[in-house]
Amino acid sequence: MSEHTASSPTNDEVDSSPDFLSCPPIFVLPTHLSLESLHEIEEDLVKRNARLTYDISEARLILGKIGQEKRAALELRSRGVWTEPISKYEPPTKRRRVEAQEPVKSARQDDIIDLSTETEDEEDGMRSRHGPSRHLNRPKPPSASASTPHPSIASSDQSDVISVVKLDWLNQCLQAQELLSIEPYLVYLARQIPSPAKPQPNQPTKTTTKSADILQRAKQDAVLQPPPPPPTHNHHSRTHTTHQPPPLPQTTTSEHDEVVSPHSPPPWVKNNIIYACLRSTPLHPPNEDFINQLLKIRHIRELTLDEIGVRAYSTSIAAIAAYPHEIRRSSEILSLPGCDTKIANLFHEYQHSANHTLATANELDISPSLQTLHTFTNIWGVGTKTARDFHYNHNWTTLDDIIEHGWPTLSRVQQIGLKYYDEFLQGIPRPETSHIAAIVTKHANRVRPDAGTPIQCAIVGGYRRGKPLCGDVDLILTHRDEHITKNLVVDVVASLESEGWITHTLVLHLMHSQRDQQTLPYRASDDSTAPGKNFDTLDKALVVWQDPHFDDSDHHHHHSHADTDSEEEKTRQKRKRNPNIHHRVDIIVSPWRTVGCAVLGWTGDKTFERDLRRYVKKTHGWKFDSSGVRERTTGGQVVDLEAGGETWEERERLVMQGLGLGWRDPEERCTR
DNA sequence: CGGCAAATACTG
DNA sequence: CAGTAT
DNA sequence: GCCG
Repeated sequence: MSEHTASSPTNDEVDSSPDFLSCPPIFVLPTHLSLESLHEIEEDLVKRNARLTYDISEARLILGKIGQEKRAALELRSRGVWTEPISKYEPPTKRRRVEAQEPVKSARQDDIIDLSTETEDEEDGMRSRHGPSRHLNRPKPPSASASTPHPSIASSDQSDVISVVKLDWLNQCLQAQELLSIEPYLVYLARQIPSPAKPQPNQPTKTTTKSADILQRAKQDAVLQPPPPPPTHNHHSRTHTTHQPPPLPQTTTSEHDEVVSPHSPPPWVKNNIIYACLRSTPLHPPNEDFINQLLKIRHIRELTLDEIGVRAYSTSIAAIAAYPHEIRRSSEILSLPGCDTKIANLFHEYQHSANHTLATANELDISPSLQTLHTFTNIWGVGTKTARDFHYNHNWTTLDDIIEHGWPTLSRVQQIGLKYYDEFLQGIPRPETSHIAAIVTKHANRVRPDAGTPIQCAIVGGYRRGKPLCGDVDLILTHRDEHITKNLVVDVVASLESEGWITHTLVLHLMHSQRDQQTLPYRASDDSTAPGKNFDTLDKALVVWQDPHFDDSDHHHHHSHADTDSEEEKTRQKRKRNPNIHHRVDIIVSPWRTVGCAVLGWTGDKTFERDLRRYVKKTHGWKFDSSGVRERTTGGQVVDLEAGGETWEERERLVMQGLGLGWRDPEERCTR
């Protein structure tokens, strides 16, 4: 925007011409502004001591590139601020009185049995390196210094009167190097009113409704609350002391609420970044304990077929997992994208409960039905529907029930899943994962002896995200020459099978030329040499893995007639059962052309992938998946973002950058 | 109040 | 076709 | 359950 560095450049005090300190809290509407110019404006304001806020409900002066009153009201309402227009000459009303909310916290101290069959994840593995460090210096929260309202503006620095002013006012002020009256630029003069839809503070009976209401109001203070009131007492009684519908729950038990200074929100909070793929999400975030509670609730939603609930909780969880501070107040939750009063209330409950648990989450541990469903869905090949069928239609409650009464009706993979039930649930340590990868790679190259350069293997999935234990092993095999990757899965699996590494193949995906959105005249001329644009085979094999070697040292066994020792050896191995754990391994083969997409698509986490797709759709109108990026329109033209990348890592980076995400380390994609 | 990622392969 | 898995 |  317009810069006028008129005054002589004396260090910092360069162009801090007009001083906005006397202005009420200012919010800049992002509408019709590029992120850059928005930031620029904010910088300008901060430089000049403006009390810039990122919480619109806290603002009394709102700048925006809009000109109509109606539009202004809409902008406010869409941000949760309800208003009614007031005449410019109507004297400002005093702020509403707010019912004193005494905290009837829901003290439920029912300690629950912790049957945490939950999650087989996490444990040590320190490496968290989140960090909002990136992004330049953001404007600090409004200075707490006392303010001397400028005559022409002061009137709106209080209570619930809000002025929406054209952005041009700022430009003119800068140009004139003095504060101008907002009058000529006033678009909308309004009074904040309570949100009609929200539960009105009527019956303080229910603790839930109460806390919901508390939080509702707290939301307004969520992002920035001017730090501890300045020592300098402001004689301007109604100036900025209570810039809000009064204090939130300063309630009894919430000593922490007011005492501790607020965290400065990370940039993604300030900028309301709703896509998990644009944030750094470490494996062990500061609020992991709370997240674990939410994960349980989400799991309950899964078991009860509430897909939307699962979505919602996933979104909230991802946001909290990206939050770099230990949350101290439930109001902080409200500032996070994807989180609202529901989650904030849950945090409140979590925080004030004796054992830091949630009643809802505990249901997973105490409800027999949920326990059963949980057990059943852990069978590979059994999903939520089937689990419920087993439980509610067949009245089975244990795995033995299934085996005893339903074995013949199970699909092959379900039988396998049952057979190795416990082993599949055993987490796979990283060294073992890399060992498996090495073996697979060895076999891959063994079956392609003439590949000039070696076939490469990328370990993706949870391993790549840094998990110390993984539920399965995800491997992507690739080679620059598509002749080499053709039919590779089959050959690799066969080779591994013959050596005893693979005991079962659960499913083979031979993604034939799944191409044909348009007339595909020529039958994907098998030739395969057709490097054209034929989206070919992104093949994969889902297999059961077991190390065939084991110590059979049954040393004091009768050494019968020592004929052929080798023979004997084999016999012995045969006779004793292989005690090695069976693991799930996914072997994926990706053509070099799209290996960046494959790696990006298979590294996860789930919410990361989901939001990645949403983001790509929204911003580019493209369709992303692990086999490529395509135009959504125009019959799905291929968008090659990774051309030129010389390694799969580099190609992944190119894809991410081409999609408009920056780079994000795999360890920062742990959205849960 | 509608939408929420997405497409495909395999099984019974 | 419904269900599961990636 | 949250967002636009």
